[in-house]
Amino acid sequence: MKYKIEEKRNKIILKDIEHFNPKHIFECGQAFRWDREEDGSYTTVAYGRVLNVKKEGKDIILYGTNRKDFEDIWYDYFDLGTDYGKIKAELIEDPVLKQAIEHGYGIRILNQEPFETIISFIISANNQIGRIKKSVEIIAREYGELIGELNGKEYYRFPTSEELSKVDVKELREISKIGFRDERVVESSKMIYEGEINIEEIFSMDKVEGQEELMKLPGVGPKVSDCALLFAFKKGDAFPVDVWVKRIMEHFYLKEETPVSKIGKAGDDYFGKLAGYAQQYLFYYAREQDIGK
DNA sequence: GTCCAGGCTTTCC
DNA sequence: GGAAAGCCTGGA
Repeated sequence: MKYKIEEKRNKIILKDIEHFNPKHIFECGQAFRWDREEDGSYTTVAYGRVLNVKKEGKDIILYGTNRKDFEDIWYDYFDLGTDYGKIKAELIEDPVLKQAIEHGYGIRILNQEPFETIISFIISANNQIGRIKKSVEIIAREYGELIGELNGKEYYRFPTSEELSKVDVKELREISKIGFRDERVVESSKMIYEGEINIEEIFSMDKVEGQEELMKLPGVGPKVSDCALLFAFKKGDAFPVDVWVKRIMEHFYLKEETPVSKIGKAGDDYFGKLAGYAQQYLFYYAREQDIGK
């Protein structure tokens, strides 16, 4: 990454930074905890911090932070150690991805908190993004700790596995509108809190091992585990197949109706180690263009 | 072992 | 009425 860091009061500015567009990053479906503000900036909550992200010309302004938190948290959260120029140069040889990257050129894959990511994607099953965001927000406000205020609004962090393992299932369902996913959320939280699944160990596993481990959790199947692996556990080769990716792969590559299990393999064959990155460009492209619908 | 149908909450079109 | 970043169960 080539950029200069400038520190100001309560602010970090990334000068002349490429491959970084807040809209692409937050609206490509990988994260649910962000709000688009009136000025076009985005406010997000992660790792117990509140952050506002704004693009101004060639610069990115991170507001509500300092040098130490940037180095400890946001550098990794925004995946700034990864060379997206190089990734895009490889993927762009594929004509479909060339188009997709033109639309979502500023996408980066966030490194999000494992527990929150797992639970959020359990909630995402057979659900809609707007509704998922609302449910996650309610759960944070209801069961998570207040961490601060930014521009007059209060922000809460997502609850820990301990906190979420102890909630009343009926109450959770009533207030968060997560429907039939309620038991899955609480049961998975229990298994993680009680150490039946040690999610920290997944960082040192490969994609297949990590998937096997995650799928022991109720509510976690192939799609949800791939999302967690890609968006929290740094597995860039994980290729989550949802309805949109299924459509775009059938439309541009496979040319016929194909079961989800085989689409995962196709992603692997076409994109290999970069499958996860390819998936994000394709997902964003498919949704923005309504391809295959 | 694989594949598939049906059910599951709630919201939005 | 149908679909939505799917998973689970049961049966062939």
